Amino acid sequence: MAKKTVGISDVAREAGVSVGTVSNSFNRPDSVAPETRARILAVVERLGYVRSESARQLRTGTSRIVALLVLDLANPFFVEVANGAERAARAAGLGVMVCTSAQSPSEEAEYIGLFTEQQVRGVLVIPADPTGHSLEPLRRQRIPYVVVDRLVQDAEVCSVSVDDVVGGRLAVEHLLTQGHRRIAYISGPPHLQQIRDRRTGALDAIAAAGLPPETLHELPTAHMTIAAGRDAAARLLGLADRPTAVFCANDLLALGLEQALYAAGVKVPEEVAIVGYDDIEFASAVAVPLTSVRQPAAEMGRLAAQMLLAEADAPGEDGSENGSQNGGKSRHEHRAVVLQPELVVRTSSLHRVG
Amino acid sequence: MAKKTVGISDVAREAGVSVGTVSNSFNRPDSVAPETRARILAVVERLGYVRSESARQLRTGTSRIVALLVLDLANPFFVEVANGAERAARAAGLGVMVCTSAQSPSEEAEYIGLFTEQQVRGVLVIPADPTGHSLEPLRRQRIPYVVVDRLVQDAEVCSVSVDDVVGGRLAVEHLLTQGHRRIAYISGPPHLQQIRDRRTGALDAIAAAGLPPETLHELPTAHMTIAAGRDAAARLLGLADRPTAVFCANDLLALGLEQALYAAGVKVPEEVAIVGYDDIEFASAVAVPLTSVRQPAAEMGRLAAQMLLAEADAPGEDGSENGSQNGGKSRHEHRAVVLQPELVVRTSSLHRVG
DNA sequence: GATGGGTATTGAATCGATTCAATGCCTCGA
DNA sequence: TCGAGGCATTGAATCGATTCAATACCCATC
Repeated sequence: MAKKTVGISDVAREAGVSVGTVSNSFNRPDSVAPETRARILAVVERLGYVRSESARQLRTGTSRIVALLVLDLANPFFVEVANGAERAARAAGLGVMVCTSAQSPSEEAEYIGLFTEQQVRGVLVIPADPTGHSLEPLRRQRIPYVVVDRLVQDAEVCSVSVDDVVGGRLAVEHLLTQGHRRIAYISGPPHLQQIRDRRTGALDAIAAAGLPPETLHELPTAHMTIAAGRDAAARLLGLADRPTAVFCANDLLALGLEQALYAAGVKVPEEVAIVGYDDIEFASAVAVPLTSVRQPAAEMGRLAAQMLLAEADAPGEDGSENGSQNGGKSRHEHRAVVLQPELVVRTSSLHRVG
Repeated sequence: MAKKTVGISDVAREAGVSVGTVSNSFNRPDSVAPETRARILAVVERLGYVRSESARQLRTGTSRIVALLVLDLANPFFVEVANGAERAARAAGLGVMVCTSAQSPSEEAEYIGLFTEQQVRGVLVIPADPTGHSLEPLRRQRIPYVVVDRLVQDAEVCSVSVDDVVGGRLAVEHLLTQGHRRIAYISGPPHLQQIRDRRTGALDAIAAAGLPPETLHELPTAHMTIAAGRDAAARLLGLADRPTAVFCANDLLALGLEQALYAAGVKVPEEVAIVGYDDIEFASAVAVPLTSVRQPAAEMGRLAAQMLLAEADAPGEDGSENGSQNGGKSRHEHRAVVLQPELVVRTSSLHRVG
């Protein structure tokens, strides 16, 4: 019976060299004579040899894939983040393993466990568990990770996020400028930091305009989905003194709202103006295109991946390393990068009142 | 200096047993005495031991992750497929590596190469390369794979797809029933089998109604995106004898079309009726909800993953295997599963003409 | 002809878990 | 008391590539 797979030793034998030389011709090509290398590559081609990553990884201790754990691929915002990250990683010759935690801390923990067993090169994570507890195994195993879409001040970890206070301010400033004086905030789960930050920004704008905080009327929702947006519309229409404008914590909510308002015969933006958040592609694809706070999602993914790779290539952080080849100066510094959002004005908010 | 990571031998020493016993307590728990096992697990906990997948994989020859290669995560349809597949794989204790080929055969080939090096358990692939050439390495390495969203008659490979002829027929039958006699087909790249199949179904319906093939007016597009849908709207409105109904090859096209028609003041469905394809979530979330041909995307992903796992667990297909423990009867049979689409009628097509 | 220096190649040790034949121990029945 | 048989455990071989100190070889120089 034939041997199952062709290994490096088969190539070596067939090419009349040692396994070391075959390995070298892959990993340090210029340390082997051109003609030898050519001969080896020919044999590789002929035998259809592919090297075993598991063996390679066992020896070198590090794999060639990075993991990306997002909350939910159903939200195009996260897809964009994933795309940015994937491109950056591919450019560095690494594969990306995209997984979804479905916002569940336990799923998150399970995946983190899988990643540590795989000894992935690093992890990009949008945390579902606010305590950060589920990331503990990564710290223990010294697997570098970068927190995405959440600000972490820790100084023990890198993070890339977008300034949500600014985003909330931009949205509400715009609505105030349009003359609105009663503004609803369809927010989402109140325990999310982002929801709170955007509210803070909204209230900042209101205070700056010399208006009372009651100007903002918050309508929390359990989920940030299209369906939740529809539900919120009903609540909005039931309000005694109906707001003339709505700031939604993401575009899915805004789309659901806009649809429900249309169905109820309420004109957007004439009767109710809407501002969304994220600026997903679909926001600009509906009949009344949505004004939205644009987050640089792809950029966030790209940056996060680059920071991760930088950390993975840099020496670790226990002091025992100095005196080695790099004079300590290139030791990795954890950074918390905060990107700036941007308001994209479209039809859904283009109507002056008052 | 402390040893980098804690390995199975550290656990063994600390627990006063041999490495074999530690390994056993993970892989065949009931072959080891309960109290021994408890002692070992306690040590594992205390030392924070995580087993090395690379070592495990090197020995056993197979990994615990399956790869999923889709064309484009920006289309929610593929996201749904991915979700179905991921859930099924997770249920079997496997991780999923989701990657996007961006419709590029060369990217596809690169990823396939990565997968073979990783010796993944199996690959689910929505092929970008119509020749199937880029999948060759999988065959050589005997890595099981299932083709998703494409019908493959090959009998050398499993596939899961949806009947596009039926889908096209359903869409156009519906429009004919509504009284339409001039129907546009905004299609997409003509070289895609799916585009052709849907056209075939559309023409079937027209023939069955005793109408001439000219009833269908095809408007091909280079891409199947929202932007392409907008462009197609302009072409549609420029037609001499403007169709009263449009069948779009996917929902992105349909959404772009609907938006552009709204902007041009053309009423949907009164002046132009629209039927989309895929029934993504956003199709039902716009002001005039979209009638669409629903594909069981999650089901397709789920089924594909299950078929893949079945194949991965079954013996290979070279005849040399018989006489072994399984009497040959459980040998894997390649199947081409074809699922049925379903028409979901919404407002965008609900208007009788003629 | 000897010496030195550079380049190309070798081969054995190593990474960490799995596997399985061999061993040890214990109990129960004859 | 002895032996059979079952259960728990051992430990050495193994997977396949990487790595590096050692070696071999060649050419230039003195």
